[in-house]
Amino acid sequence: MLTDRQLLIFQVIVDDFIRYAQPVGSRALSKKEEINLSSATIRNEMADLEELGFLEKTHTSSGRIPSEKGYRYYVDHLLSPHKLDEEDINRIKSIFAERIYELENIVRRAAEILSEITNYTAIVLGPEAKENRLKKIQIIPLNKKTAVAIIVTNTGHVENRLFYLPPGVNASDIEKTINILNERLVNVPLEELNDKIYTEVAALLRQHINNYDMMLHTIAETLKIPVTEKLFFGGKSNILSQPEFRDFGKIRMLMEMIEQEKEIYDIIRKEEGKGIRVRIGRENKISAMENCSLITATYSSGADQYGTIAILGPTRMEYSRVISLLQFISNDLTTELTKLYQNN
Amino acid sequence: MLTDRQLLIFQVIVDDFIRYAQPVGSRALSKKEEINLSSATIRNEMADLEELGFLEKTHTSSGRIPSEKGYRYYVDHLLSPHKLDEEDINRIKSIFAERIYELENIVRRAAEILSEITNYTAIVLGPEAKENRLKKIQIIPLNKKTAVAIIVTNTGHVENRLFYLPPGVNASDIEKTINILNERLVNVPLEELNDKIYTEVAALLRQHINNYDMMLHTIAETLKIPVTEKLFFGGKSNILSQPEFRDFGKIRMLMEMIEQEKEIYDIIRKEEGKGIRVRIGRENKISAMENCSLITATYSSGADQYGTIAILGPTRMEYSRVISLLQFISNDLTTELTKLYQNN
DNA sequence: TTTAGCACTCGTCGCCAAGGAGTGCTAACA
DNA sequence: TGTTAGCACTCCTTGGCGACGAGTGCTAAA
Repeated sequence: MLTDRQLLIFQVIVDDFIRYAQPVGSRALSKKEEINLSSATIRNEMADLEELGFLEKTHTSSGRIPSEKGYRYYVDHLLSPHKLDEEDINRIKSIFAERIYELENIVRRAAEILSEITNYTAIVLGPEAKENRLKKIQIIPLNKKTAVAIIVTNTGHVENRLFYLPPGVNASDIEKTINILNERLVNVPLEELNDKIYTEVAALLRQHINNYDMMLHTIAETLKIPVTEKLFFGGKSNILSQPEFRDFGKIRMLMEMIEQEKEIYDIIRKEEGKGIRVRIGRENKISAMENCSLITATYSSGADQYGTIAILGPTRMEYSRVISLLQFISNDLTTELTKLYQNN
Repeated sequence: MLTDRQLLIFQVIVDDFIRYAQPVGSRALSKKEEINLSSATIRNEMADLEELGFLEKTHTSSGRIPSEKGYRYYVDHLLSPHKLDEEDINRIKSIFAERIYELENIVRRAAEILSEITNYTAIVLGPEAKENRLKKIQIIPLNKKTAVAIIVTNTGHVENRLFYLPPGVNASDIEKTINILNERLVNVPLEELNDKIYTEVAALLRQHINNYDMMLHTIAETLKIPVTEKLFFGGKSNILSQPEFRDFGKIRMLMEMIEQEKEIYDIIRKEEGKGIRVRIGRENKISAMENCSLITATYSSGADQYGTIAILGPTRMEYSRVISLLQFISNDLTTELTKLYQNN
């Protein structure tokens, strides 16, 4: 559909604009080594490319900038694989070199480092928790009135809740309760815990402890663990350094959206399929993200658990570099997390 | 030192500027009900107030704005107690009405609500953790290689760490280790844990388990809990709505400082003494905070544990209202947390 | 001591002209 | 027939200029 020459010109325009954030004019293009055409010829080609919807003008006599459709085409057809920097690779490797073993901390560190080397905002969603199974439950009384319930999953994730003990419950009651819970609930997926408490545990509890219904209810409430996974951010203020966001309205909307977390969570969570995905500008369906692109990649921590790592930047983003980085880091995450959590 | 009339004029200027963020001129002042003077008289007084360092001009022929010294005087001498809004009180009360019992969540909610009702940025520092004592320690093996260590403090705070099991350690070793640790370490302050492991636990461990030195070392490493308390923020992007920060340089510096957390942590942690404290502009000694004031209040969760709750806003802040709000919320926090953690 | 009056300063706004970057079109060229 | 030189035109940016308004400082009179 596009001639080779159009392709060349288009690619050079996009690359140049991504780099300098300035509309690209025909004269400047004609001076580039790769292009041996007069500015007039280039102007003709640019007019065609604009008619096809790949380029735009900011005003009648300005140079051209890529349209959203243009970026889409660029990402789908023109991306040359990016050779990663030695230094970037080392920084990513360093995430796993520090002796951090908690998933949460690894993931947090990944977001930090990724935002530092890209100068965009990094977002990481922890692996889906719902397939996690109960490994162990503990109840530790703090004083006569309160106790902490601790839940450990097969992946080493720990949740804890403080709750008020029902009146009349004594130490032996608690011990019995813990035993019953562990006996009946170990290996049950977290999201089924609540149901199982009423179906499997209730009867047993009734036989063995005083004030069983209060205890039952309290425990059931306590174990209602929200399954929303956590988002980790790195470089939230990096957007401020992008020239296209020298506009208080835009910045404010973006910052508020990021702080809210909800919309971003929805976008990233609803992601289907594995691998890299690029969403450009309005493809995100969020008005605050009109001038933003979001690139997501999935990683796995073994055993069917997938998380997402993403970069949020301006539509004028270094797609090639960011995609390579995400590919690299998600591979590494997958390898390291699988190593950490494998069941042997 | 100041005449009553100067005081009156000064107060009206500060109040007006806090409200409208515009330099206040003599003509506007002469029209206020409280002031029955001609603009010329007011001009003379204002010139005096400027000479005394309480007021400033933005340019030769502008109205006056309060100087940092002016705000300081205003805060120290002219603050009238602010009657809190019914609605604000209800919103604060609502923090404790939701059935949340974890300190962390209460504190996070407090920061959120406070930022919403003030439209400034709220910062809460959790109560100092170092005086916490060990209540219970648990080690839960996940698979042959990894295990989770869980530490519960007397306040119900839970810390957990994932670690690699030393080779050759079996289930019975772990059980023995847990027993020894709990026997020897319960009620030891967290910060002494590491020492005590080597002094009290080492010998016992040696007698009872294989590969004791690796285990010892691993456990000691694992229990090195960082004592830096967490900061919680609410309304980080509220600064963007303040007219004095319509400046990308300033916003960027502030946002980065907030994201870093380090500087804010230092300021707030180093706080001596209880009660409300107001730091105006450069009193904060941080260049990014030149145009900001920070108001801090302490709260207690009983038993000598103090936390801090703070508001970060422009120097042109509603001091009176914010101080009243902080007073109120810190009282409430203290009451509720003490109730939750009292040892009976 | 207070106030009216006046000259002066400074920021803002709108206007205009000059300069520059870039375009579209036409006509000539290879 | 594709390419290019040339030219008129558009639009943004910048700087200068004048009018206007808000506000000040100072002086002199009440």
